Amino acid sequence: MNLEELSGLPPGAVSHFQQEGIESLYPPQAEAVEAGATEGENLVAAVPTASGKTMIATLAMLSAVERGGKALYIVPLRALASEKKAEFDAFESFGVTTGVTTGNYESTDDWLATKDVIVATSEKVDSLVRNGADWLTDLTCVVSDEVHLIDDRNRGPTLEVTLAKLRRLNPALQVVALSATVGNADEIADWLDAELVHSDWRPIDLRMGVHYGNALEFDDGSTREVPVEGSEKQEAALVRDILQEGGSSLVFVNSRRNAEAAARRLGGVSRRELTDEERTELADLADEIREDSDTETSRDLADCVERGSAFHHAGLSSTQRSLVEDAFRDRLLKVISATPTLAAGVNTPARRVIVRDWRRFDPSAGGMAPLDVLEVHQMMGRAGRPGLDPYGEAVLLANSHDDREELFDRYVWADPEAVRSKLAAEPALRTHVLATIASGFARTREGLLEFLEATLYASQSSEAGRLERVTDEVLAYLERNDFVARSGGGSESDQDTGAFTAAADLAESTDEDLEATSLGHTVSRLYLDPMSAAEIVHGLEGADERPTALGLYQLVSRTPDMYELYLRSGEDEKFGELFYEREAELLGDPPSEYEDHRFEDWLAALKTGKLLADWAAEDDEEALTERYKIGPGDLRGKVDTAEWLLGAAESLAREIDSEWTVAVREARARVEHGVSEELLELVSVRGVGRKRARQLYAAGIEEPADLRTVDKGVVLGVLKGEKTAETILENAGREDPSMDGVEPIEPDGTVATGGSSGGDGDGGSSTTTTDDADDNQSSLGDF
DNA sequence: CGTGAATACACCGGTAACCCAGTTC
DNA sequence: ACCGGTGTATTCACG
Repeated sequence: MNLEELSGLPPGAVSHFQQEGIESLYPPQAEAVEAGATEGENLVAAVPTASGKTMIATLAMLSAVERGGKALYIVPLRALASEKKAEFDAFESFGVTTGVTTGNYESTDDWLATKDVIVATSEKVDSLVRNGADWLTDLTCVVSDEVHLIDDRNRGPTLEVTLAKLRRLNPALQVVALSATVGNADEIADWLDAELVHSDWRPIDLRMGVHYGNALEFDDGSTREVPVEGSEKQEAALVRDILQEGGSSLVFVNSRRNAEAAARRLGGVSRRELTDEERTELADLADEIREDSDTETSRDLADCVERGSAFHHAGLSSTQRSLVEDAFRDRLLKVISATPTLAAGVNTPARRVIVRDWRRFDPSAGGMAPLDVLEVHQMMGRAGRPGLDPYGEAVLLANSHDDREELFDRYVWADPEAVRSKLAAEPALRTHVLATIASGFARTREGLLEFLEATLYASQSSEAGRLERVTDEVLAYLERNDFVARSGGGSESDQDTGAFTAAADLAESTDEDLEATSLGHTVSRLYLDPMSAAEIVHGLEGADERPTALGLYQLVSRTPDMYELYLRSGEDEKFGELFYEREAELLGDPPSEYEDHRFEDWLAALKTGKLLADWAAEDDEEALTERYKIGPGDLRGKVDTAEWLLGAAESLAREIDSEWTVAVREARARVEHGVSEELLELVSVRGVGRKRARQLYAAGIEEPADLRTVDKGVVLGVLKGEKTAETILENAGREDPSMDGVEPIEPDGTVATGGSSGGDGDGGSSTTTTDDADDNQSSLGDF
């Protein structure tokens, strides 16, 4: 279908696409248009990755906007939100505006109300619904990207419930669901009352194959000699083979350690194919990575990058991840070995994708369990760079003849699994039942069940009554913890907040009104798992003395909203000791030591809490990543989550009139900035992070007011760079921030003569060399 | 024949990832 | 279940 045949788009849209080199629609896109994508029809598009799904969504959204409406694009990852936003920003050339909102982007509702297209994560949308954002009712089109994630145990139910709520809010809403090819796209379409566009068409051909011995055999019957030389591994041979033709590769492995080891080895392959120019560019990139954070992980990564290879996993900082992704997309990096993060994340296509590990450790399976077909297909779908490769190759590695057969059967010929709703799991329902009641979507048990009838779960459920049963259990739990009350009847809850496991004492009465208590409303709005809230409330209520930071950190670390560190061998002893030393500080009731599982969890939370406490005691990144055997990205993640949970804890403390609100706020501020109590004032000045604050403090500057009055030489002596010092003084509100002619006074009191870096007078450049060292002071605080 | 380096082998430890708040004096 | 890292045994090149 030719672009010009399209109607209903904003004027200028078609020529915009033509300028981008798009002349006609791909077959699935044309099918989508025929199915009514541009006319407000509901649509499920189950098509392979990288076959132009976004364009289908774009056509629907733009036509909705042209009809005077407003569109929402739901993504599963923050990184994807930024990626889509950047893509949609181009619509501005014909007057369509885009906004993003995710947990880390601050944005106010009213600002979003003015945008035509809004990009958000599913959790953010859920949260917006809970908080009753007005503009949600203005929506006329919602796109759900990667809708097959409904299958995900943790996050799937959120997406499912959110879609159901959006549709209930606005029955005329057009729903466009984009999915990978899955086993039961028709069921999803039924659920959404949507037309189904199902296609295996790809703009670039994808060849799937298995490598065994010295041969690579493809699904179309063709073979290719890829000999394994000497002691090298299969993946090295495959990477070398394609690199000699100028193609990059992506290697998927099943653990971080494997990713790092593979990248190290593959660097030996890629380094041989680099031009001098690439070598210098890679050296620069390596420096950027080292500057971003000074940790062993960073150094290892930088060493690989210098040789044209990289590893990629969630232990990397987000900056490092983007650096690697961008350099790979720019063809500077020749190979990435990655954990599955990369398959789900931003677009990083490669000529050849190698799925080395197709089994993953899964304790519940008692060992290694094979990956889902869907997951492997997602990885393989990364093969083939549009415009660069004639076709993409996806290769599985076999180490025996039997393996070879199995891989063909299991992954090459196999159809992906069906998507199954996970809504009836108790943890998921706990949070969504409360939210549904709190935000007024349901006011009675019947209303609640009726609402749940509108979910995919209900349309799939074979086990009648299961949802109802779990719902009752969850309601009982919510009532017991004073999040929900039944009005009319005796609504006094039994106050046994200590019982965190739902007993089966179900509520018999059926026709009373359900209502969220004030506490329940708060919990729902704060986006907390009710169980987390109960744990926090209980911990705070039980505190007789002012809780310490460690106590609060351990408390939030043991909630289900914190993904805690686990104990390594020997650490149970180490943290057992810490537990006995600091037991008095911990909040709530510790489980008995004989309850193995629960005690271990408690210690694991203590470990996580201690990590946060160490961070707030100003230990540096290098020491922490080393001590806890984690990457910079993990540290950042924990700090982030703790910040959020302690913020929520502060609201809860206010809600229950706890006397420890201030203690919670302080603990939160300390973890946010990574500083001791005494530096809290200083870090409130913009440009002052944990390191600079400590240095200023050591020089006698204890609060922002001191920055306004102290001898400027002292500030310069501490902060080195003149520009830095000026900016900070300005941010502190000093009248005369200029550093012109100021001589630095070193912390030891001596007046440094301007000669320390060459003695070229007191011009602005004399201190630039020391600036770099100072810059990474904010490496973590700045994200 | 002795030294140090390269290779071979056995054993042990450890195992992916994601999202998220409303408000105040 | 399996990989990579580590520590130790074995082999080999060479003076």
